[in-house]
Amino acid sequence: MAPQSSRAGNPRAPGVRDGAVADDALAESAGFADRTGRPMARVRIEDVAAEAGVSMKTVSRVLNEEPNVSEATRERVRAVVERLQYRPHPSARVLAGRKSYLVAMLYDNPSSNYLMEVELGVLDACQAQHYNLMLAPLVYDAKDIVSKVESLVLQSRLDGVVLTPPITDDAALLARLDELEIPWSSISPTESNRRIGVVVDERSAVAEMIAHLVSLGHRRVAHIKGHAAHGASAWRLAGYRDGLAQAGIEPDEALVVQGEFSYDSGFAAANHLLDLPDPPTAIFAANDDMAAGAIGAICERGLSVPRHVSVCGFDDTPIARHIYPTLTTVRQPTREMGRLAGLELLKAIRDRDEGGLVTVPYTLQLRRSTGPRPA
Amino acid sequence: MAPQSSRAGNPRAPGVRDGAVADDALAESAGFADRTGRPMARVRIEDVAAEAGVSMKTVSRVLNEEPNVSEATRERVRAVVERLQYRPHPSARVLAGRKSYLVAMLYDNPSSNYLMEVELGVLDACQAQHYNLMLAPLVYDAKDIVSKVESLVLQSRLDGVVLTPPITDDAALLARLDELEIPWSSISPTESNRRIGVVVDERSAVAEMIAHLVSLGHRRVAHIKGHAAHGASAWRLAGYRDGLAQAGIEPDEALVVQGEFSYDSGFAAANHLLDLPDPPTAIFAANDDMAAGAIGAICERGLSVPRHVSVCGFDDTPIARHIYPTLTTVRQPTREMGRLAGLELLKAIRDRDEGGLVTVPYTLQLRRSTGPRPA
DNA sequence: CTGTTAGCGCTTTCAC
DNA sequence: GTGAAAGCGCTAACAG
Repeated sequence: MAPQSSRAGNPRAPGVRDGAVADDALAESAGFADRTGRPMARVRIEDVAAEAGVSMKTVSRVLNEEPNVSEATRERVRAVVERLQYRPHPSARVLAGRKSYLVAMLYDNPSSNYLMEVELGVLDACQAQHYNLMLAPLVYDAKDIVSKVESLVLQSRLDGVVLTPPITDDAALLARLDELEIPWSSISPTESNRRIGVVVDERSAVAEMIAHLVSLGHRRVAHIKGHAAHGASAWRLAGYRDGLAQAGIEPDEALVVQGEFSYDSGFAAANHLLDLPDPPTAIFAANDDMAAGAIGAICERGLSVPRHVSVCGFDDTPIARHIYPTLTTVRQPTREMGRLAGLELLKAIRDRDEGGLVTVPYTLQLRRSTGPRPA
Repeated sequence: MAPQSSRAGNPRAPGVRDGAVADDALAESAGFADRTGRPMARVRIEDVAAEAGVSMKTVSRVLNEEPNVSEATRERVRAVVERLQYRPHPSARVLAGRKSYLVAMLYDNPSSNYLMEVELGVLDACQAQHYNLMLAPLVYDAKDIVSKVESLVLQSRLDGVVLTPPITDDAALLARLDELEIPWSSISPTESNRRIGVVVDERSAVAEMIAHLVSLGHRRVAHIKGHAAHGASAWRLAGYRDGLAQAGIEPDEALVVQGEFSYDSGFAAANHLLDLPDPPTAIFAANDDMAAGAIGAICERGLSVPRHVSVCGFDDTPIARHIYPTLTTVRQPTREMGRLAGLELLKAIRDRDEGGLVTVPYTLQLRRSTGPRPA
């Protein structure tokens, strides 16, 4: 998961059946208008067929990479398509075919930077294959999410869906999607819900981060956990424990406090930690927003980061570079993750036996918020 | 777009004809599947016509709010539509009609929180009227923006476009859109490019902000300007001057430095200001990111905000609440602005004589980054 | 005020 | 390997 950020304010949450679509056309200069500025008639499949001396159906076959076309014809058709700058009319395709060429990305916190990035990645994948992406922001509520998604899927004739945390782990929803035979691809699902999608080894990433803290001399390292409903919270907590164990540090449960991925929860959790009789010298927050909150709480007490307390987060959202001090955090290739999730989904849509789970690498971003343990 | 996915690029940025689409369907519980989970056949306009005892065309008229239908028939058809939970097939509409039910939002910085919010608002408007939104991230480059947009518009048969700064002020583009008879709606355009869209009185907002600073005792108030290509930079600068004038403070050009809306530029600008022989006691940055950068620079020198220097920004992006100290800034109702821009555009699409410029109110968000002038 | 007839541009049969 | 015909679901055009 991703930690959603709860920045209110931000970003995007889209709506229904609207989506945002971008067209490759942008990258090209299709010749759709002459100098007079009057649009020229659109090139149709019929024109391509005539020009190539084949039937419409053959052109269609080439376009959709279907079999039963000789390599020679295929090449000839491709050349004409290219020359005429032909682009199939999406609506006609949808109407005539049985596919909708539409996939949706389901998410519940439209304003997180994390999701925006992911969305861009999914969009990359979709546009590359001429699929459309529908944004489906949901107010996550286990009670009716199944029926909501069901009507969305059926109404919009979705060809597949990309799931983001914590929706990735709603067993009832996953089961229903399977019944409806709608392929789904997950981003950072928990172990038990993996099938098609993308994951990063968050656990190892966190363990590495803890090792970094330990190398700076810290022994009392606290952890602010993420929202309980998110699988990521569990992974990150496990990584924290691994890191401590690897360093031979006795875990102290008093140093593990609950947060919920929001700035405010990080702020409150840090205050709690600092009030402890034997406070930590370093804090690992399960995401950047909470880390920012922790830094706020520390500063508010007149203490300094990292001189008095080191703080680190997870996600490397933009805020990590925009707060003072800049935040040490774990970077996941968010956009790439979205792209890969989209790619795997499209594979599965084409062939139910395709599509798999891909693992992407993380990177530790060491910045100014972590430093040597105070003397 | 439509149905396609829309965001081009970006995260949506995708590409082509893909977009993010969200469907109202989400909000409903269309009865598209029986208990067995098997989807039922989709209700078509023909079914509605038969059920209501009228022709398809009449149903179509009711659906599109066209004239020439008696109120009685209208009501009867509406009832059947409701009972059958009929929803027109978007692709069929597009294919048959001459409208694409697709508008695009043109922007150039896909990752800003500001744009994400705006996008959500535009999406709100689109989905409410069953329009699709295509996201069209552009790498803004005056040289070829006209042809890029032109091919996008023609290729995707856009019904209209929403422009965001600084694209709002590209005269050549606006002229071309007019030639192509594509309605356009702008968000925060400069005075000379206003016609349909949304604006806030940024100038007064800034003047008020300066008055706030003055009321705290500040006399040496600096300004970090925004990117020169953005109309907003000029407004905010004008507001700064107004504020100073109203307070009877002699402007000092040394206190006005160029920024470019980025964190780094704010950081650099603040450093420059602090190095001045007679440095300012307060800094008004033209946006929040630069204000954050200024705070970073100030902290780096071991100074404290607002004890040594007060800082304020503009936009009230999420970062304003997530940095320490929290940032005093001007809040614009970004999402609402997107919604209104979309609404006015749709009006103009329906009737070329409709749609206008609406002004929305701003609010000063007084937080912790501004305080009394140091003794 | 209302209905009938053609397609929109593409993909599906199903034939060759 | 390839093509001809028949729609997908809706709206435009032209009747009444």
